[in-house]
Amino acid sequence: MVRKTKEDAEITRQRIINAAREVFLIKGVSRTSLEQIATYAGVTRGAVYWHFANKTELFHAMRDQVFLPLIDRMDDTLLLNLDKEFSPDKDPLTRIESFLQGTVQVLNDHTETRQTYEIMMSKCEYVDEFATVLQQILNNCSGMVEKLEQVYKKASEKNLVNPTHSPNQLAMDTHLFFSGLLHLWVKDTDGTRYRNQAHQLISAHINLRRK
Amino acid sequence: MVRKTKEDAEITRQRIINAAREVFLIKGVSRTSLEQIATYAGVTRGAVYWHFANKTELFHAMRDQVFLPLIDRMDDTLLLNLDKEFSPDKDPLTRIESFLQGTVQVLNDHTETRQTYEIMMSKCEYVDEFATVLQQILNNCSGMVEKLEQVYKKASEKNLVNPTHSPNQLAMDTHLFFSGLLHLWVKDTDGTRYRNQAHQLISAHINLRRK
DNA sequence: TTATATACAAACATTCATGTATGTATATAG
DNA sequence: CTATATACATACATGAATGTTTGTATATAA
Repeated sequence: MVRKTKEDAEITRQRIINAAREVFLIKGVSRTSLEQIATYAGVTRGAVYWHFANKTELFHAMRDQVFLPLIDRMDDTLLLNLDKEFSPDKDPLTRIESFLQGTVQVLNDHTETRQTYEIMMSKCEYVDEFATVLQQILNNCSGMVEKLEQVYKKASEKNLVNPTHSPNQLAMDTHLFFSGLLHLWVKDTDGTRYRNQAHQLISAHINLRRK
Repeated sequence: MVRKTKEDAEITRQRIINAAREVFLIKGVSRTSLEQIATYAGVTRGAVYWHFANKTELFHAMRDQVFLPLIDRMDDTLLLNLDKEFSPDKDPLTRIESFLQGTVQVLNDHTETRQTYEIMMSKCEYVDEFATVLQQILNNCSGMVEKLEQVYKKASEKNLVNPTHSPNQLAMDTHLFFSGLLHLWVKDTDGTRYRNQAHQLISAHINLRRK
């Protein structure tokens, strides 16, 4: 019983990706064999090698599936209609806070995103072919800082923040804060240290810069 | 030519640890074989297995060698003589800043510490036996937050910070900021994004809470 | 001085993951 | 309706890492 229809094949492909995510999370990327992934997905290694050249490509497919939408969301939430005076947001600082809270909310609600984050932050090694992923992450960070800086600039123009701190400083500080929060959030699997109070931590961080 | 003196053996042990650090950094922990480590150290796997039960124990030995001193340093820099009115520090906020700057300075100056940090943050997978390391890290974080909180409390008593923010909030925010900074600092191997401006980032972070 | 434990090197056995090659049933194009 | 490309499963060949065992020269204790 082979040679499924094109839609069947796509389903198989997706099941392999899902299986990879689950096994990566438990065993780590390196210790996970394609055999284990295939078994978990209910197929053989033949199917895996048909859809993906190797583990690295499978890893990238899994990653892109959650990170590309996430980058889009960043643009939308942070910058969309920022310049319109009648934008629905109360103020730029609230916009930043909403973005941060929303991101954490996505991690809370969306299992696949949460698992992928966890894998990328503590269950894979950034060496050889994976080293490029690190550069992509750093690039994304730069993009985020730029966007934050724009919003903080808007907040500064509206006289909402202390003018002694430059928008770039504020953006970097928020970026580093959030980067640390996400790292610890995913590691805090029992939720007692960061996950259960992420909301307040973000609020406090934003309030710290309100005038 | 075997059966060295006890001091010779200790030298061999240390060379194996150093070799492990170097190879871990390049190949990642999982992809590093004990054969590679042995070769790099100029010995055979026999020597490695004599000094360490397996790769995990070797990893822990390497880790402890830099992290145990680091924890001591944290106690000294943050809390030592905190209560003495005639302490040499200008003020508690400066003490925190010095601690953060000093930690970055250690990473800058001390190759072994920097390499170990880099390995632990992006070249190893926290699964199975390594999962316990994650818990230790989280515990260390809790310890750091407690200490920061004590110093911020002191700063609050001295009326140096805005009283609307609790010492705990400030401590958590600083902890998350610094956690993010360290993560990105080690990943920024070319130094263009974080390493070359870590000093200013820390200053700005502290200034953000000065009254 | 001798016996023993030490500090390794060298050899062995086993497991396991990878990549590729081959087989095959069937959807689909012509 | 037939030929071919598709979507896998199965089989094979290879390499590499691990843990253990054995060998051995020598520091050291008695």
